[in-house]
Amino acid sequence: MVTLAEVAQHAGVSASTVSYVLSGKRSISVNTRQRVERSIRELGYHPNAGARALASSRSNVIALMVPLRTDMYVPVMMEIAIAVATTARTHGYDVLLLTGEEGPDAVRRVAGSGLADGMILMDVELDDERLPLLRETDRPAVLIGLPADTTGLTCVDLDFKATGALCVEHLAKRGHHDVAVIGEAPAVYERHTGFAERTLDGLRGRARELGVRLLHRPCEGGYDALAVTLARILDERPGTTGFVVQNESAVEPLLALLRQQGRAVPEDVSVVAICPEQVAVQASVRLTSVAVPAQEMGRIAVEQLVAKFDGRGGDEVVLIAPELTVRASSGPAPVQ
Amino acid sequence: MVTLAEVAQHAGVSASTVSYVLSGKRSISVNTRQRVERSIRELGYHPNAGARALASSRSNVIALMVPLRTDMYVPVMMEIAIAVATTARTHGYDVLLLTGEEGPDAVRRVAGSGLADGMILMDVELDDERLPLLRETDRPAVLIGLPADTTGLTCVDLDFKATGALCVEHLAKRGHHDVAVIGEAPAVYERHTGFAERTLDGLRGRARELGVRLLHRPCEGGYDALAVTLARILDERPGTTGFVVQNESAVEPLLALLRQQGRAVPEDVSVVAICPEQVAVQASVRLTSVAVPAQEMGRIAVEQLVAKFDGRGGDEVVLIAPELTVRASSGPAPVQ
DNA sequence: GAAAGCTGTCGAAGCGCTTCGATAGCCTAT
DNA sequence: ATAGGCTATCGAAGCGCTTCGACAGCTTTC
Repeated sequence: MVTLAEVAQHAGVSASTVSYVLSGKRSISVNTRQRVERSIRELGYHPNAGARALASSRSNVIALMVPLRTDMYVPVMMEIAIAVATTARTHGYDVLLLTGEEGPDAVRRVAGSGLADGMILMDVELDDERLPLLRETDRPAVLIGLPADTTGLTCVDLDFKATGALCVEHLAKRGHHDVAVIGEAPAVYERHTGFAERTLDGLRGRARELGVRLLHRPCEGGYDALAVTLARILDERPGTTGFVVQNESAVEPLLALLRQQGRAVPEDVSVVAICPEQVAVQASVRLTSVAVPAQEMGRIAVEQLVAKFDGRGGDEVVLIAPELTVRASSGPAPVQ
Repeated sequence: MVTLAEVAQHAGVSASTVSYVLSGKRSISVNTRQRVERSIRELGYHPNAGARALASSRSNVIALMVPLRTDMYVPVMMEIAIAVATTARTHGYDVLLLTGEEGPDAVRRVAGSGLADGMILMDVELDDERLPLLRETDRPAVLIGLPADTTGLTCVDLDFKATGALCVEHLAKRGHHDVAVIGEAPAVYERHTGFAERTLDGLRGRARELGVRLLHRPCEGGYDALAVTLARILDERPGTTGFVVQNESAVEPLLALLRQQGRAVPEDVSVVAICPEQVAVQASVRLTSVAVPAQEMGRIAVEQLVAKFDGRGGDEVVLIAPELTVRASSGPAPVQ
């Protein structure tokens, strides 16, 4: 391992000078800088992360807590994680991957050990058990998701309430008066994951305003579960002509079942999905959808966090405005 | 931040004693140990990661390089990543998430800076550009995937060759003589990703042995791409009765299109998939499949790496034996 | 009863870096 | 000419931990 001291010797300067060349915290003559930079290159020097962290009490690491559950939303999570990692690198940070498994203790461990300078929490629940710990820590943090109480917290999320409203609006405008919502798995609602409930709020609120009858049914992914759910919906509301789907793994089953029952999309029924772009365009019918902007969320989360490190910007809730893209799965309601 | 010294003072012992209590590297009397442990608990002490890394030159971190491409295999990647992270924790390691974006330089950076004690590389290509760097580093590493030349490397992967053979075998046994393989996207073959080519090897080899006619077609995911691919296959080999699918995002489209064309699964055609369990059981027809054991791969990779840290075990190629589970998508070939 | 061997503890050195004065040399303003 | 202010550099302290050698107080051995 090449050390700072060796670089200094090679360049004929003191160690502190090399350090200042690296950090840019004091001015260095062009000449010296170039000599040092050359030595660094020639020796293949890389600063030791541990020593640096010890001396500066900054690790240049961001901890990312991903949910352990692989039951939901996996591609979105992955996309966020990757966006976080790449954005972090552009700001000079690395990313430590923590799984929920360790539970809230992970927050303590990371904060206490100085492993990371701050953290990003994904899949935040409305009343998340990690939040009290987070508040008592001085480490900056950013949540992806929206808890019930956001005081003193910085959060980034899609505006799911507006998303719900937008979906209903789209269908209402096309004359649909009976809309069914195929939601996330029951477990998601039971653990009070914010986004699911907020979407529902938005759906219901706008439905009321626009006089749309709304039927919400949680649904596990997969064909069998969806078949049951769909049968119940159509049994209860045979006149349903619009569907809003918020569970990626229900999208294809829904399309398949509708087809099988002779209900044409979009002629007989319209479907609006809340899902990643890719799912929407790869589905058997190109879906009218509100995209979940996974990459953007990851990027913004990192930027907010870095801003905190630099003393810029305080607590803030960033809600990304939803955008509905009309594709082939929605159209005017059929005439009765 | 509570420090070792503070714990030592609180417990009335020297700092080194506390350190030895923590590491267990020297014997400590029961009495002293308990006093120290109590102080640690009362003060809420967490060892500073940077200081520890500096003094011991071990960071207790494993670097995980995931591919940047989100074009393929995403859920599998995520599952592996999570398995790596949780397994690592049980061995006292944290996981640093690196995206391919940084390129091979990431290997240098991590090795040079002592950020991680070793690394796990995912999505290894047959002739991966990271390998030379890896070999010149002294850091232990484990690959998930199999490069062309494995000398001096430790690798973990599903035995894709055996997987291919197994799939053909299964179909041949049921009387299928014309089998089409719907492969990964062309880009996957172009970049010589090992698993795709090895699968093909296995498929072809056994097909030859068993007198099965095999037609291989790469395919992008999604309906449109699959529709084209399928049309071509059936055009070229109208008698095709067996399909092997190695592209998750082609599974549903295939089933939908077959259905649409009045070809019943498994009465008229049989489908065998190489995909995660979840995809197989959630598909519209429960798929006969060979599972990609993502979790197991992640777990084994970590265990191999930890073994290297501890000086146990050398270079080794661990190929996980494939298991084919018969479900509802395959049956005897129709009588002509 | 002295030599030898344990066990449990301490002190000090040092890991590689950052950062805070200090200072030498130079330029500008009076 | 001189005080004051810059700029570029150095030396040293110290971040919190691990680890090596030393050693005090025992027990065991012949």
